[in-house]
Amino acid sequence: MIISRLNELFKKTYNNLGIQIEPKIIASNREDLCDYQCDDAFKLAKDMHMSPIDIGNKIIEDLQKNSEYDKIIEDAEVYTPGFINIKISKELINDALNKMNIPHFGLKADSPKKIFFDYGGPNMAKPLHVGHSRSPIIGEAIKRMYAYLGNEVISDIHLGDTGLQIGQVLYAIQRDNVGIDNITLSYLDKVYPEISGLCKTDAEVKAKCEDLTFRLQKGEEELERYFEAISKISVGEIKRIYDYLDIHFDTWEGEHSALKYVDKVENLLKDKGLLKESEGALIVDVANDEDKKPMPPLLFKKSNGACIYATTDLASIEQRVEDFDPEHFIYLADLRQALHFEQVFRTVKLSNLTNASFEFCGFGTVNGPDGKPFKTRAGDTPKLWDLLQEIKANFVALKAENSQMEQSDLDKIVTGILKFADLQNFREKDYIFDIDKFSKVVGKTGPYIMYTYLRINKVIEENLITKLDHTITNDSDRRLRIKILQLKDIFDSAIKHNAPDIIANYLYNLCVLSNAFYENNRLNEASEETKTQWVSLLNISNRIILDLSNILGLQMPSKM
RNA sequence: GUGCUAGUAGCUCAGUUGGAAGAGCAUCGCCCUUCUAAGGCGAGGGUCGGGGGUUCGAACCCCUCCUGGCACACCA
Repeated sequence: MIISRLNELFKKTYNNLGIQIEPKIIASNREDLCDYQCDDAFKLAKDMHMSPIDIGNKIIEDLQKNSEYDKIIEDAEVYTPGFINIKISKELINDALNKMNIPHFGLKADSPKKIFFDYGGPNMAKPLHVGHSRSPIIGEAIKRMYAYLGNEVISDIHLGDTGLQIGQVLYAIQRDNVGIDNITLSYLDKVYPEISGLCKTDAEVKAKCEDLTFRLQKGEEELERYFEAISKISVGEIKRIYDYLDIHFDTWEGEHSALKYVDKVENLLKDKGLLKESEGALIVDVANDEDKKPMPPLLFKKSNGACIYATTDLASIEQRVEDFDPEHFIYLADLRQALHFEQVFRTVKLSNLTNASFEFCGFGTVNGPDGKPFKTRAGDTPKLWDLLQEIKANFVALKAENSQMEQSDLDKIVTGILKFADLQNFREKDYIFDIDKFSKVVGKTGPYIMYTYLRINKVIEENLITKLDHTITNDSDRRLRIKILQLKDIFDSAIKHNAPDIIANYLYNLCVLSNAFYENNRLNEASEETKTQWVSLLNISNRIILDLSNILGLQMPSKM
């Protein structure tokens, strides 16, 4: 809004001066010098045969002739070698802030959609390890971003419950002759890595596991009963941890529940003439003439007729279309699966399974401090639950008061530490897992955000929003106001890139400025009139902090 | 081999449509008789992997080389 006002003003000047280009005003990258900047003088230098500094001065000179100038701009200067630095007027700042005093600060999707999210994707019968935190944390944040704008969002966990790991567990159960009522979580935890390791060395065992997987897919009754039992235990554990993390799904479907849609999809592909046989397997050729890179075919069914990844993903789409008919799909998965999803999306398009649009949101892999897949000292992957317990123990040990905290507050802080540590990084980056990183509570961390919110919340009266007048007290005051005004641009950018890290970093910066304001402007020493203004301002910023925290999945503790 | 991706402060990383090199941690100062010091203020620390090119201007775009990571049909 500010930028469009400035653009308008500059456009008139450009017309006056015969400058052809559209003015480009951007948020300042030198916030110590100005609020907004314009770098057009550089582009114009060649055509106008003038130095950028002279052009800048000429632009400013003409701007000042405009009757609107004083209403919009407090000060504009040319800096070497030709940046036009703009400080906007107090009136413009405060009017814009007053206009933000509406629900969700006026953030709203132009045309709200029904969007389906697929994230989480934990494998059944395998314990959740630390790498499994990324998909639900990032996915939940992106979902909440879209929901905040008024889109209808639906999320599915998409359990990995039909792959070889189930066959492996079934194999162990048969081998050990475990009764259906005697299956326990600790048994599953113990047996999965054992058989998984065995499959790598023993081809016979692997073949048996594959056979069990296939028979389960075909719906063999006894295996189905065991599957239900394993599922109940395993999903219960996953649910417990995701609940703890405040991550929620509308549906708890998985590959297994999509199996009944496989035939329908297969027939559709057949009818459209897309299914081909190759080396005994069924494939879909998804390459097209415009491809600049090789595009291997999608493997729909294995040569033994078994379903694989692509089969169940396509079947799931059919299931979701029938159940919800979304307009858009967003998939969260490890970047290594990018090619797979490209193939699936292309198959959907070719077969016209739905007209909905599809988006793949990849994230980087979790590695150890050495940059390689990490291990604990015992040699196995650290479990997610153990990590959470460790974070909690570290936090409690930090201060004597922490052991007096209510459990619910403690849990909010613990999950907040983990979430903010993850979300502040660009999701596509590989991720260095370092336990020290998840023990930090100072600096750019979840607790800092919470501390800031609670600290400021204590000095402001809830819901007191007086219309801001046209005063700005000092630099820390001004910087805070300008930062608040950037909310919409930041949110747009975060949505455009499906990037919660943009929100996380903005939230952090807003907190930094809130703390600076707090330290520089003492409410208890201010006049009543000034205090009302400051409290109103802090009410806006703290409500933004609260909402953005919520979007990222951070829950505010009652006190710290 | 084909393709994708990364290399920025001692460490972990921002830098999202080419514009003034950033943050946190760590190190070193200063600030609690003052609304929460899990805080604030300040300092040091950089040939943005190397080399070319395009541009008034390149961490960003193009070329090339070096070093990692990943994906390339019967795992998910």
